[in-house]
Amino acid sequence: MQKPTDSELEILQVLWENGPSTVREIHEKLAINRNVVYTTILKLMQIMNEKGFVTREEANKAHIYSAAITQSETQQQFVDKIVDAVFGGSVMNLVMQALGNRKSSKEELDAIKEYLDNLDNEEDKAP
Amino acid sequence: MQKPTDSELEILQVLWENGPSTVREIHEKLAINRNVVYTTILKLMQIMNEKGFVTREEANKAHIYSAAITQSETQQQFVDKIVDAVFGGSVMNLVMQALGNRKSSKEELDAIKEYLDNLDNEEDKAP
DNA sequence: TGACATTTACGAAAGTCTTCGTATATTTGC
DNA sequence: GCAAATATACGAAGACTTTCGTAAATGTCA
Repeated sequence: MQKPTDSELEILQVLWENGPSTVREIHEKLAINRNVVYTTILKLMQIMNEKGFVTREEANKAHIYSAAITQSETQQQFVDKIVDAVFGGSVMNLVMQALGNRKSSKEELDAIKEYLDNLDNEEDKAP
Repeated sequence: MQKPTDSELEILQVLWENGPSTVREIHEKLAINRNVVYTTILKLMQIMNEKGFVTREEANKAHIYSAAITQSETQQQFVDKIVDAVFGGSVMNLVMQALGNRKSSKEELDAIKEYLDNLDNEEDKAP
């Protein structure tokens, strides 16, 4: 399966967060942070539709677009890619780099520890 | 700072692993896994030189290229990017996704836990 | 030294991505 | 019903990446 491009990810983020949206709604969100014209977003979303990243409901005046790929599977796709491309295939290296050079709060670190403990338990149950 | 492209990363991986190398050496490594012609690698490395990703020693018959950016800083660059692009800015989400949907050995998980404990300690020392 | 091998330099094609302008269609409000 | 506003469709330019072929320079060795 193809990976979304950077611009496509911008759009998917809005769809994942806000649910099905029109081009106008997406454009309004994105135009807050950067200069971009309405038809640019429209064109991108048409292309995303062709690629299968979004579906659209054409009944209304303005088409309503929905994400056709989940955030989780997309995240995994990108994790897999950078693990191979820059971490020599090691997930652990990725995790450590991510935790090391960025500030994580104590709460976050605790949540990760708890998560790791749960992973251990499940491993014990299903060996 | 610009990010290396996918092909550039392939080359950097070899330089990081093997140290300074000639175009021929890099090409031999990469040609094992995929069909690619010598001059393609040469061209890429010339471009990488212009971009500042590698330096080269021209004294010898064949130029000797060295990585000019470290693996660690490149890793961080890519981590930062995908955290923003697909994890809504949350490092924790990245870590959990990375650990969750991939099989990590018990040893790896323990290493991460130990790493987390060390992070805690350092936080205590420098509040 | 002269032929052969190796290396570098360079140009250009093909593909992708992003961007926008213009044209066409549709809806809305008076 | 018609003008104005709003949408969609579409083409094309410009940038970037990857790829390779060809030419020129350099080194090797018999």
